[in-house]
Amino acid sequence: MSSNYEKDAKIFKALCDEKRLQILHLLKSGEKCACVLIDAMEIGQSSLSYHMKILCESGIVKSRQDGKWTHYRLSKSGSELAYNRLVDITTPNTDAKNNCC
Amino acid sequence: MSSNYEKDAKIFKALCDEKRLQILHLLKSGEKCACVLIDAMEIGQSSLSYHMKILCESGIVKSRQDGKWTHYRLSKSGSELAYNRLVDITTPNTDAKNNCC
DNA sequence: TATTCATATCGAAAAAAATTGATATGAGGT
DNA sequence: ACCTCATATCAATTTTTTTCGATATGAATA
Repeated sequence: MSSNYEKDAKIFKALCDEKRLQILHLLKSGEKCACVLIDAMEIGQSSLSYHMKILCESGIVKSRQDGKWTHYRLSKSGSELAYNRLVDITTPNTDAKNNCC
Repeated sequence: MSSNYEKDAKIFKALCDEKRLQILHLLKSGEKCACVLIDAMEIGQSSLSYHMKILCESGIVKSRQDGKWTHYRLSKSGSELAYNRLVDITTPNTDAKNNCC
């Protein structure tokens, strides 16, 4: 169930950078294409593309191709997975509370 | 309500590193002192201290001083704040879905 | 109060992430 | 087929994070 640290790290990496949080905030109001995000963010095109890749790999954002445009949106299932992982990671075990020293 | 990106980034920074996820996993079974974590982790003492600082600053972990030992444990309130922030960050607005292009 | 032990902090080095400018890819329009 | 536009990818650089060894701090014990 737990202990795939690499995959979990990937999920939360999406959320530990201010620029990516800002992008997520923009996506709250609905799907946006890359060009709109670039304008809103004051960020280079390749830099945005880099951040979008990290966001998509986390599962929290999904992309959709429409001709030459790429549209990005929040993913409900990805967000729910993130939430479930967060709860799992931070919930103490019910059983033995082994202490030390 | 939202848009304190710096604070949010700090919360999720705790969760985007494999070593810190491993530490959190160890804390699931109950409070542990630094010495125990160092042994369990195969990590240098100063390196553990560095990670514990990040974990504590996120609010997800709390520390307790007991003589010369420092004990660390999962914080329920810190974890709940993280859940709330995650939900807020990843929930679309109910209102206008402004699109583009 | 001198010594020892646990942990924090510091400065330097190493490693990883982010930014930049250039180029590549691939879809549409001419 | 060619050109343009939107985005992805690449290589180099800059910035940030992490690690390491050394030293500092502060509590307990002799």
